Amino acid sequence: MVKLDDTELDRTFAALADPTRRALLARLGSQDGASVSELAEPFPVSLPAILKHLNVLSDAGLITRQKTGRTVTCRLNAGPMADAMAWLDHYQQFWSTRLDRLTEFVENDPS
Amino acid sequence: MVKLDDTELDRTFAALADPTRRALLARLGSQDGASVSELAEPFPVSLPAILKHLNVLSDAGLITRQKTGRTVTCRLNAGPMADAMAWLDHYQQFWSTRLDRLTEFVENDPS
DNA sequence: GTCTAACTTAACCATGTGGTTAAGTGTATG
DNA sequence: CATACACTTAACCACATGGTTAAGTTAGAC
Repeated sequence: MVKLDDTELDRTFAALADPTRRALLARLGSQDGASVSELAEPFPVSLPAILKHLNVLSDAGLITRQKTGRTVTCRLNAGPMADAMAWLDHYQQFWSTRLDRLTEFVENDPS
Repeated sequence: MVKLDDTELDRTFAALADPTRRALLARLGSQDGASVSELAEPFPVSLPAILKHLNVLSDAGLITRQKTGRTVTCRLNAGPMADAMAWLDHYQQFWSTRLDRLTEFVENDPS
């Protein structure tokens, strides 16, 4: 939410541009912490392929990896998404006034 | 805002992953309609390079192009951004400090 | 008709991406 | 200690991306 370095936005959007990576993030959103092999299991691709995706997500700062013993636990780090969302937010005026009440709620929230 | 076709999200996020393209969108956000050469002028790259970027933006549905005479007017079409934002919205709980009241709002929402 | 401006397409190049298989590095476990 | 497990790295491949220069359309201007 802090440094709006452009290359960071680049990496964030690029990381989100792949369905496998979005699925990985979704998994980490619904389950707090998962091992690499656990994450890879549902996908029909090799483990190294998933590793590469995880590296992209790490480089974008969207996940963190913590090694304990021989297993590595991945966790969601949604911070960069907030920056992406903030960027998109500037264009909300262009997709017609009514947005879902959820966003409205957040933005009108006085705290 | 309707069809959450994954390949569409792919293209949207991919299109947003380039600073030149985000700058083009920013320009079209502050100025309603601009010709191709007008858009290309501020950038230190060749016109065909900008053309390619505009094609990516068109393919992602983020701009429309309308030919009048020999000039082509580009206009912002923010619709796909709304989809991207909706996707990101699911993760707001992971960075929002207002997590509790937000989830509360969603869960108690009678609709 | 000719010229020129506005845009597009073509051909090429370097680099990045998403996948593979095979080999390497640690860390439990028997 | 040997072996297997969890993850990583290496080497390779096909294809996409972002850039270039050069050539091709098409529509006004002279």
